[in-house]
Amino acid sequence: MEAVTIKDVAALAGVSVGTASRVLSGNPATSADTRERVAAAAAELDYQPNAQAQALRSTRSTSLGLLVPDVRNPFFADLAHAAEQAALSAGYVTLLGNANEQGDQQDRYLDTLISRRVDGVIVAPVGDDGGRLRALIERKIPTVLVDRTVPGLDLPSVTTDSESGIRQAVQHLAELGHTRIGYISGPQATSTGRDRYAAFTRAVAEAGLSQDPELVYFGDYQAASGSAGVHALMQLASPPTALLAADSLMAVGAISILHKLGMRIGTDIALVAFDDIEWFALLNPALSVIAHSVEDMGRIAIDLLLQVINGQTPQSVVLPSELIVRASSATPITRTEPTTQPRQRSQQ
Amino acid sequence: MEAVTIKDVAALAGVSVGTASRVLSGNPATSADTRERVAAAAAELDYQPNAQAQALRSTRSTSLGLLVPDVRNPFFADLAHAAEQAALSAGYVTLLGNANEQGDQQDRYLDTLISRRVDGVIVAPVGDDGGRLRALIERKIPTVLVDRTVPGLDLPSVTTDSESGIRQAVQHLAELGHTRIGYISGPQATSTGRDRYAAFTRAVAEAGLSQDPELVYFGDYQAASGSAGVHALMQLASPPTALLAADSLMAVGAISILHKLGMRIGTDIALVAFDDIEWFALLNPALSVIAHSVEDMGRIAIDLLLQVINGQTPQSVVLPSELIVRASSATPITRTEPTTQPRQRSQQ
DNA sequence: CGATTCCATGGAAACGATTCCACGAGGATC
DNA sequence: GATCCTCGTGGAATCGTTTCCATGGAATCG
Repeated sequence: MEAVTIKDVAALAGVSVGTASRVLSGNPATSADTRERVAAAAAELDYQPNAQAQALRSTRSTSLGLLVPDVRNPFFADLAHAAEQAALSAGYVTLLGNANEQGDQQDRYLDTLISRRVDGVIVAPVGDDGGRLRALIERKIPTVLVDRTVPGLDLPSVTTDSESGIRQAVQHLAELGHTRIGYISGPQATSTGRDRYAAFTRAVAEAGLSQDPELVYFGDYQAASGSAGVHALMQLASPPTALLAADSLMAVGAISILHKLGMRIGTDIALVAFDDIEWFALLNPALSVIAHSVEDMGRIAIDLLLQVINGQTPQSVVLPSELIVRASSATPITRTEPTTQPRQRSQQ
Repeated sequence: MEAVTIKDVAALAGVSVGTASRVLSGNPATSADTRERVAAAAAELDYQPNAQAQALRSTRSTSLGLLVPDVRNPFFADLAHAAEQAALSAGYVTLLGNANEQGDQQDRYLDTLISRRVDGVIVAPVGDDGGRLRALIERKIPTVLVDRTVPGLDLPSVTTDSESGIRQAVQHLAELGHTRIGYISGPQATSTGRDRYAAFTRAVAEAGLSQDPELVYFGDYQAASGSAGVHALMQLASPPTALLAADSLMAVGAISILHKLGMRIGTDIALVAFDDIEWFALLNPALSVIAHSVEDMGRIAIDLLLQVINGQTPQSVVLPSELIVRASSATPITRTEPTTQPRQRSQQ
């Protein structure tokens, strides 16, 4: 509306707009006297530069895009928080977009980010085909993938090495006496879904446990599929005695239905979840998790992105994962009282 | 970089930039023939308009700012999601900012939003003094408050009527036989903190329960203060038999320390939390909550904001709250075995 | 058939900042 | 004391779009 522009500041300070601009952008070619007058005028008028005009002229918007599959997923909420804070301290604002686990919504946001000429983009990609991500690459817009990768797209990324954590979890369960571990997998259309599934099958083979394919349920990283997975696995002729869920939301779904089934987590069945969500430690029993630092992931993603923006070509980073044992998988298996199960089940 | 501009589109279509602009912005004063040629050229070049230039010229940025105290708080994550989706379907992108519960960080973001010339702002304010919110008002930038209000700022808002839910909760607990209800309050520097505290004291008085001021602990809406509150309340000579936490994070803190103290929620002590977080239903025992629709809150906030943008002056909206009873407060009080408490406590 | 209206179009100004170029004054150098 | 630099400054071009104004051809009317 009646916004105050640099012209007003210049007029009040009695200098030209060029000079005012120089002072305000810290250009040293200014005298102490004018510097002071311009600064005073800007403060007096509560001048806020028009970021759009700046961006248009200087082709730098000092803003980044961050696209996540779902903010309501605590893992991505934490990631968004971490990335946003890191970006802020580097002088960038973050435009947060929500793909809602839908490829077309992700594409729509990517186009918006292109239009807004963000200086760089961090994406936890939803689909497996790249979609409009290719438009970013064509335009040479600095882009970093986070958490997930996309086959065929050569972009720097920050991901987690699922292998180590999953191997630890399987070994841990094996040591407790479990031989049939149910695996609630992520979708095979995501890199993390594939990686973790592969890691699980390898770990199970190495530990000499049952490789029965029926013990694997393929979910979609949403809570409902965690419930469905438990439901399916528990109806097997020989159901698993331990469960491993490939992400936090599916673990939530699993917990929910286990309660309904009247199965006590930690005693009737062991449960381990991928993703270390703060809340998991508060459950009763506390949940064993495969932890990876989402804090680091966000920070490093921003770091890589800033490198790309500066014209460098950084190496991708793979973060470690590690098992944290809590009560949900602490009890050695006891085959003494399978009688409780039918009773409890009837509660449902 | 080598971005394609409307000039390129116009050249390829063999028209002037003015005409190209008219076609692309849906101006009817164009012939079917040129419309087609320009559209084809734009598609051919994968043209994405420069949003900054558009905003600069048209003084509309089709973007909104959303400022929340903390994205990691599931309540605000849900709010952000709801608002973002509603904004998106109205054709606006949302710039999400995180105040981190700090007034200065909120102010910094507000200045950024002013600079970026967003068309409107939705704020869940952090402090009690308004801070740079006043700058928004001076500039007549459409602004809507959500969840919390600020005394002395006359802005449309969407808030929750805490009164009804809290009254229901207190009556419910009274009916179970509780006479001493501990209240873990929000900070009195927030409107919700004050409102809920006032509602609690009124409800307790009406129900004829103990109004012992020692039963109220003033927290800060963070998990740690929930723990501290429980700790303090349980050390009273005559500790409460039921607890009411004024938000979800403090409830989380309370649950955490109750576990550590070896107190069984729902039997040793009743617990009710404000905010209906999905996860609370999954806890064991499931948590009784005072629910209010964060979905509606986000949607309505956008709705009000769009009205303000269109020059109207909408009425503030107050949403209802309502008690949902679950296992954490389902058991009538039993004064039979206070002996378990010392035993359990020594576990700590 | 000439005058008026209409409509699609081209050209140019404008949005608010940055940045390049030129200029003039003052100081340093010979 | 004349020349050359240096340095601070003003003016103008520029970024990519929208929008206003003028123009010219077609269509309509009397």
